[in-house]
Amino acid sequence: MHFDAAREGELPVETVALARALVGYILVHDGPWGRLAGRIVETEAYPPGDPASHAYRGRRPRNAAMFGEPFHAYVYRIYGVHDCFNITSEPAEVGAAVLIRALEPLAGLEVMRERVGIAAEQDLCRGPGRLARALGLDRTLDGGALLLPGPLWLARPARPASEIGVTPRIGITRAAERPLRFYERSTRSVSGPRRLSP
DNA sequence: TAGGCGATGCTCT
DNA sequence: GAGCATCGCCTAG
Repeated sequence: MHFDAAREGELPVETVALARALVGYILVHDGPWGRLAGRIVETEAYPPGDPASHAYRGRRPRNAAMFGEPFHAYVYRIYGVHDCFNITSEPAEVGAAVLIRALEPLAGLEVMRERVGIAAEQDLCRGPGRLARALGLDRTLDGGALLLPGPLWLARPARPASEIGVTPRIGITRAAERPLRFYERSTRSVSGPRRLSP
């Protein structure tokens, strides 16, 4: 399966704009298992100054990637069990990122099924923890560039995103009401309680 | 179908 | 020692 690599300059650096723009883009992970890829259908913005953001209390070893260059990976472990994948935003030294919450699987579905242990295609990459497991995204990828040649990279949308919905973010307690979650309305591959699709 | 809850390992207070 | 940007299993209805 062929994908066109995204290039520097075609995506906005500002966090909320980036979260919206990323819907439709394709995340590709190449490795010994072959090519795994999925179309981004759900994101959440964690902009500068956001009390729900890991960067809110300043730079730490764990969140250092958030303060690095934009368009790099930020991977962290949550609840001791799941890894979550983010794309950094804003210029260097500004701590911010976009959480990728769901993908529509495009390539390597058999490998994903093996890893996740689920058969239903629309469930393979639904939810941030499952998505990371399906694509094999772990903390060894933390800080890696996504717009340069490498194992993990972003590709241009094969087709533009259809109508994009906006809701509050899922599973947080601080600043929980801010409308910073973006998702493609037409897909079944989005996460959240009852898919949270008003 | 919807809601409750335990697992599990950090990080930060 | 608490809390967490989650998931999957269990139960009730």
